[in-house]
Amino acid sequence: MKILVVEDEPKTGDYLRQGMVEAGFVVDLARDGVDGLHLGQTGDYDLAILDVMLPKLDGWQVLAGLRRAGREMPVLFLTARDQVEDRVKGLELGADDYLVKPFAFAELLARVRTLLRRGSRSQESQQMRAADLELDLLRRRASRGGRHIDLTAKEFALLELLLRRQGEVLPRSLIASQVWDMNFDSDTNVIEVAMRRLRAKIDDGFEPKLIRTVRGMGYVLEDDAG
Amino acid sequence: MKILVVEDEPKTGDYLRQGMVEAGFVVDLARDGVDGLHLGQTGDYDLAILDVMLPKLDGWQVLAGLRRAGREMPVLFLTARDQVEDRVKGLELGADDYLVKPFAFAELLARVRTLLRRGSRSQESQQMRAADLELDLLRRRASRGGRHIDLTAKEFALLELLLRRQGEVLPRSLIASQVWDMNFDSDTNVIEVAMRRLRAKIDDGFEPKLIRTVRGMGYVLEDDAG
DNA sequence: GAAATGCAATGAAAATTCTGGTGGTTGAAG
DNA sequence: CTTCAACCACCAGAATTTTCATTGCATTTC
Repeated sequence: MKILVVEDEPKTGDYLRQGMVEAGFVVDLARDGVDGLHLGQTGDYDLAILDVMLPKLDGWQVLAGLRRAGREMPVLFLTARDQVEDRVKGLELGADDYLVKPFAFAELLARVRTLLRRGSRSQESQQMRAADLELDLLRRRASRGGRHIDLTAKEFALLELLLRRQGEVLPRSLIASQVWDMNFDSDTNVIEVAMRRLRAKIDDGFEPKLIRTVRGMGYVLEDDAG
Repeated sequence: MKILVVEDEPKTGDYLRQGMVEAGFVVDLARDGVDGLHLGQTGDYDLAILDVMLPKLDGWQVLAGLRRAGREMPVLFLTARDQVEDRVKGLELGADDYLVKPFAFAELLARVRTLLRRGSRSQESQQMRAADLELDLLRRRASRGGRHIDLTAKEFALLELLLRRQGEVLPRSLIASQVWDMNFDSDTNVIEVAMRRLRAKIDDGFEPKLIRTVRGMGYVLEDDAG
């Protein structure tokens, strides 16, 4: 798998290249928008990682140029924190995902793999829902009944897991290993507490209640049929 | 690499086996001390992971039995939180490492790899020091001038990194990637803050100051010569 | 049906980590 | 020599996550 990285900040660029190479990808690194666009038009890449702030041409312009040249590979944007609102713009322009700096490399790798797995460009699959609850994996936003809901990282991870396995009863051990990377002989009740917090945000004040406790088994997020 | 796991709690045992198998190890799983000891004496294992609390024979007894039978593979113990003080006992009996439940699987894997890499039984290499500062990687304890110092997980990770590369100036980008798994165009000062907290614990009130800031470069932990 | 038992929910506190701002220091440029 | 910008230290407060203790509920057992 061949990946194009366009990033001007030297440390970040090297870090990305090295990490991706270690993960088994072939990587080309460009230091500005012009070089990046040129490489992208010339070479045959399976995916591109673009910084938004770039010398000469910014990330959007590179993306636009690529699409004009008929390049349909998935594109992942790296945005700084204060460019948060630019996300929407990027997604509208045809980016497939974004990541806010600073980010964990493991997170980037996971996103890259997801994009490669599902082939190029199909944003729809990044939306999940149950009843009137919606989760947007790209924007990392949740809402219920149209009202926006703020979730912390753990809450989001937990809700995402519940949604992915909608209708299935998830044992605590599974939840622990997925959301906390923890092995358990219990001894702690983080899961109960986290579940409480999540319920407070997505179930309190709403009907129907989506998260159901199955005594002795675990938790389910009811699917639309339930 | 062949590993023996002795764990009675079914979920934990399965979790361990599956995880280790996915990581490329050959795994035998025993559900109680007697079976575990028998397997350990019979088979040819590169490492053993033993729960302390086991039916029939506890972890210590299994360990003792293995050593009596001349088996010198490294042994890693899993202990519950309230058995914390048993650690010392285990280490004295010839365990090579321990892990407190609940734990992150990644943590276990890292320890296992370390034990396998350095071959069997050499506890000494698990102690690090600089001047009168000591860090015990096994017991996860630090002390300076003989006085015990409590460190949080992040603080410990940070100090361990500094000690491992004693005398080297570590750039922030390296620290960020090692301790936080984060890529940085800065934008946050977590490192400075964390360094401050660590200094408060290991340098404030002591001489000489061990952590030195190298402007524009990063941080060093002075080695004994420095 | 009452008591005992075990699991889950809850609220509150504690611990840890992160954020944002302010001010000091240093080295370079004018 | 002065000014400026970058870099870093430090603090206070906020946010997040974890722990602890208690209460409630349901199921089993007598």
